[in-house]
Amino acid sequence: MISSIAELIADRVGTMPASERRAAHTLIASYPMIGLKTVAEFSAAAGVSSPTILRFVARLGFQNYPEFQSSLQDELAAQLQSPAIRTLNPPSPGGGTASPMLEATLDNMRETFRHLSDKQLADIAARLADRRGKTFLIGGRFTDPLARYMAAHLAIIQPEVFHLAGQESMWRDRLIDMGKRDVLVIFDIRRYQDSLLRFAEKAHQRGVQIVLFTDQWLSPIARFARHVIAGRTAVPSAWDSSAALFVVAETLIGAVTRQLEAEGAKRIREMEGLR
Amino acid sequence: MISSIAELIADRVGTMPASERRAAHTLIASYPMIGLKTVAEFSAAAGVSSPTILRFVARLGFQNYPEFQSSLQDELAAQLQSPAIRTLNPPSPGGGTASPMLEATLDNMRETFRHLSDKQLADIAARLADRRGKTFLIGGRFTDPLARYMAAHLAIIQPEVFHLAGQESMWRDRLIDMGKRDVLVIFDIRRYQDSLLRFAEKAHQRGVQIVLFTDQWLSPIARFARHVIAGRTAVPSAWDSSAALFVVAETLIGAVTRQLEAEGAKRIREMEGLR
DNA sequence: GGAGCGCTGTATCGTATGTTACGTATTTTG
DNA sequence: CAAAATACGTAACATACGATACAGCGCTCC
Repeated sequence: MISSIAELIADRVGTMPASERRAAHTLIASYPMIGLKTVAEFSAAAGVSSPTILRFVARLGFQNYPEFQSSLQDELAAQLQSPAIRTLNPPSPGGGTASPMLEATLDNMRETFRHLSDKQLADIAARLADRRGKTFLIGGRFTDPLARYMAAHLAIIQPEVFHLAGQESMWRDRLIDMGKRDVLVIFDIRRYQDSLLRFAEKAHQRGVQIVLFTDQWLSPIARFARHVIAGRTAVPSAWDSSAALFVVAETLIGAVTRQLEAEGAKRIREMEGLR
Repeated sequence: MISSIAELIADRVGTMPASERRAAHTLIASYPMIGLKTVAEFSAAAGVSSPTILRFVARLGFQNYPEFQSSLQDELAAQLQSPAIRTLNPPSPGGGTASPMLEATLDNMRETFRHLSDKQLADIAARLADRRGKTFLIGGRFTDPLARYMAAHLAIIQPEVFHLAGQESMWRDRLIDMGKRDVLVIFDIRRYQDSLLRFAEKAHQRGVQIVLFTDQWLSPIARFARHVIAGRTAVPSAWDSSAALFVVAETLIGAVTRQLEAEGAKRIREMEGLR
């Protein structure tokens, strides 16, 4: 079974004429980067002419050069999706329960944070900590608990934090209270919910700043969002995993708390007193 | 110090107009693959026009699109060369907000699962999948969202799943419906809530099987529980982290789903039909 | 409420890129 | 050793791609 272009080449390099073999070796040597560049660069690197490169990819079974490049890209993408963390983190030599589910979840988190800069998190935290506006949170069918979780914490360290619950008509009416100083945190992963999209659009029209937690395929709400957090959700299960988004949420909660240290601590003490 | 294009984007995304920000988000979401494709494909994926993409890369400081692509390729190449240096997000020497938090969370998960045997998980999953009894879920102040999350999933693959919400008196009255065939899933971490303890005790007296999600110091409910899942919760933050428990919950959801495969799938199909 | 500015998409343009035709060189085979 | 077939590069070609000019629109700021 041949699954990668590299294998394909190894399989057929024997039947190739000299120049094409040079092309093959050049490609393998810095696989697959050279293949992503132009025919001219590829040919120069291999020390052959451009037509030779084209004949080379034709022999591999591709109709044209762009098709060949697309294949390489797809391969790369697949490789990047499921990072070779397993090779890095050996499968816990010891008692390694290492359920595939856990491994996938840990990978998802690493991947999610890899695409997430400190700067971005800091920006969002600053926005959430901004006391001039209100904060609203809402989520979809499975993600609403995440919104609740975040709301439960934020509401303690600052006033004017509202989780939008209940029927659609309920929170739709809350739009009236939202303005451009306010922030709306939305959780929306596949299958994206129309009701949330409609709500986001209306909020966006009112100038509300939207912070979107979504999956790597991006909810359509992304187009209205000021900040987008794309978490990895794929796990070996019938369901998608929201764990990565959960951790991002916790991270943000922590960051906001730190920013509001002074006021927040005072608030918390007051609250304790009220018990 | 900015060393990757992803960071560069994160740094400047705040100063970008809406459409360019969409481009940025689209690129980050499937970083960096889209950037290696043509301007037309990129623009289509982002839902903006080609000039916007070009303005976007120009704003990042590139003279033209090919130069931008070359940079992405170089980055990719470096990354592929030494997979160990996959730390695209350097440990942010200064105000490292994300990393310590993430590291601690990942550690927590590993530790949590290390103390959790497959057998134990399987037992709990079997109990939850047992169709002869009802399933009730409840949580504390911060953990109730976890109960909701779990309930949202379980309720889809089997009937008789109830999340206990609202005021204490509300769910206390539900005790009347609970018997020895039923399961009560409780989430309770520090600071443990008296109301939950009282509720757990009464349920226990009625012969209800209790599955407890708690922290490593064990909620007092543990003495009434049939199964105890002790998750690590410590993170460098003002709050405890429920992420490890969340992942255990997801794992259990997956396990139960697998056990109910046949019936569950049928139920899900029926539900889809009802939409 | 009006003027100005900035953002965004449409349409057009020039060119770099992949492609092909053809002639020369090299190898293979009878 | 001759003749044919294959391999390879040069050069011309067409197209798809990135780049640019411009106009419409919405927004902000007087």
